[in-house]
Amino acid sequence: MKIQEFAQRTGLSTKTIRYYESIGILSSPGRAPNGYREYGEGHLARARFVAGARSLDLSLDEIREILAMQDRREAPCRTLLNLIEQKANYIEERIRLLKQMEVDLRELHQLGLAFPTNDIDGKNCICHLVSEHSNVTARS
Amino acid sequence: MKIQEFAQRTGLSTKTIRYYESIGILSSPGRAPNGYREYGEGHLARARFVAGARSLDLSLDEIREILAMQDRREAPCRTLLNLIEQKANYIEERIRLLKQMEVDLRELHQLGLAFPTNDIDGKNCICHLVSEHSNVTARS
DNA sequence: CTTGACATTCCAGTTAGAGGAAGGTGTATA
DNA sequence: TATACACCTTCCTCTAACTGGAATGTCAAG
Repeated sequence: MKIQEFAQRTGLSTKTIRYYESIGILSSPGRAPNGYREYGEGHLARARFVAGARSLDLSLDEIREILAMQDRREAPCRTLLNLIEQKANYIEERIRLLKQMEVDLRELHQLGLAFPTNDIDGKNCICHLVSEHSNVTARS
Repeated sequence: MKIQEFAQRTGLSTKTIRYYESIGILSSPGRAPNGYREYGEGHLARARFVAGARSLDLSLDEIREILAMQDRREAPCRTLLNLIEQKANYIEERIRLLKQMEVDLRELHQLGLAFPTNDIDGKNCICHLVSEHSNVTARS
């Protein structure tokens, strides 16, 4: 199959497929006489694995490492499992931070509504609150 | 004051301060005879505003726009208020997505624990589950 | 014969800085 | 005086994971 069908069947874009090939995440497929890339069914598995791992937010470096283990005929399951747990913990922390940020933003918004919106000097409006915000977060 | 004290009093790093100056977010301060940047008290407000806005995850482009309004003697409060609300909504959505991702990762991890960790072909281990994940998320 | 959809390569741009090299300045100490 | 040390300067490169676009080639249909 040509690259566009391959893209549809893996969920990657053609741009992304060529990019992954260029950095060695995907291996180079054969070429048709006209120079077009020719993919077989066998190419699907690896590309789908990469797509799945990316959708789980694993980095290309992490993915590269897993693939390298497979290529060396080592079972990467344990490594992958650990990676997934780490990533879950990392995301949990990110969520915590984002929640705090959302609270901050909503509070600031509420406060801002109570202030005039034509204060050019910013002494008595939300701009002032924003300036103070870095101190607040620096302290916490 | 020199750049390091300025950095301490604004919460920015010296690298960041020079970078902001280079892209026009902060204006160029005067120079001492030896070429060192010399900041006055007056420079603090703008830099603190930028630091606060960045800690609220506003982009430099968004900040640049707000600052430009101030420079034109327009009150940016309404714009800033809208920006803050937009950002809060955006973060809310991001949190939703990350939560889903964390759930996916934890589920996958649990499932993976039940599988052998020495399956080199990946037919019967977590690698297989990862490959399927892109389909799952593509469908939802 | 031309239109349109595909394919190719390669270059540049995105965000918000961080890291580091190479070199100048200012002060305290041995 | 020498030197150690902290600080300052500019300039260049690097990051992640692509995306957009230019210039060009290929193939089938009308």
